Amino acid sequence: MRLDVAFDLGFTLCCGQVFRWKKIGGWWYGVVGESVFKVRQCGSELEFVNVDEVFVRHYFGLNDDLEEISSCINKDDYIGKALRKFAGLRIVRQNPWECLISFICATYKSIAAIEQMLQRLSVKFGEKMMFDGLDFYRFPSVERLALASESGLRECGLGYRAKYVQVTAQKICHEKINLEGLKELSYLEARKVLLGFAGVGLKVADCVLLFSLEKLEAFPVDVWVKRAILNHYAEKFPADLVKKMQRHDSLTNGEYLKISEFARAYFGKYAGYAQEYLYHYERTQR
DNA sequence: CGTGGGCCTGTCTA
DNA sequence: ATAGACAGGCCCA
Repeated sequence: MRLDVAFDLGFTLCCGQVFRWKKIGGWWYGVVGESVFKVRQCGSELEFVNVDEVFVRHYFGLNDDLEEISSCINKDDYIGKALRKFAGLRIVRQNPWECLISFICATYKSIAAIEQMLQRLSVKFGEKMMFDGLDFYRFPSVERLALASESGLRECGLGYRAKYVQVTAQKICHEKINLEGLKELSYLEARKVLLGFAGVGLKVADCVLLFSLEKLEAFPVDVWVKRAILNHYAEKFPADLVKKMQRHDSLTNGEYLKISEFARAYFGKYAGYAQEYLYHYERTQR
C-alpha cells in the first residue's frame, strides 16, 4: 500500500512499545491476536502479508493525525529536535491484555530481558503456529495464565513478577473484567481500574493506557523520561524538587504525578506522543 | 500522605 | 571468564 501519511515502521517497532516483533530477512514478523503477519517498509511503500489494510492502519496508528499531533506538542526546541529525528514514529494499538502483562513483566528489567520473558511465556502457555516455515506462538490467553502455577510462571524467568501475573490473570478471569471496555472510560477512571491489579503502579498503568487503551494523554515516566525532564525541563519545577529527584534513581508516586501532570499541562492532550519522542531521543543521546 | 528497603533474574560491561 | 552493576518499578512496613 502507498502511504499517504508520515510513518516509520522501524522507529515504531524498535525499543519499547512492543516486545514481540522480530525482524527476519528484511521483514518484521508479529503475532497479533490469533495470527501472524509480516510487514516491511520501503520509503512510502508499506507491504504486508496475511493481514488487511484496515487492520494495519489501526494497529500502527496510521489514523492518528500525526501532523496535527506534532504541531500540538512541538512546544520548544528540544522536543522539536526529537520530532525531527524520529519523524514517523507512531503509537501502536496493542491488545490490552498482552500489553498489561508485558508491562507488569517490564518492571526493573532491560528490554532484551523483557523480550526473553514474553517469548518464554508464549512458548510455554501460548499456541504454536507456522508461518513462512517459522514457528510463532500466540500470546497466552487470560484463562490459560489464570490456571498457571506460580512456579510454572517462574520457569519463564519472571521472578517476583510471576505472582503479579498470576493474581492479575485470575482477577480478570474470575471477575470477567473487560479490558477493552476501559477504552470507554476517562483516562483517570481507566487508570484507577488498572491500579487495582497486582504489579501495576502509575508507570505500568500509563503504558497500558497509552499503548493499548488509546489514552494519548497518558505520559509514562520511566528512568529515561525522568532523565529527559531533569536534563531539559528542570526550570519548569521547583529547585528543591529537582534536587530531590536527582538523588534517587526511581520516583516516588508524588514525584511521578508531578512530572506526568506537568507534561499533560505543557504538551496537552497528546502528551503520550511527546513522551515517546522524548524517550527515544534521550535513549539515543548516549 | 510520604519514605525506605527488598526483590527475581537476564544482560551487559569491565 | 566471572563478578558486579543495572534494568522502562511495585509492594509493604
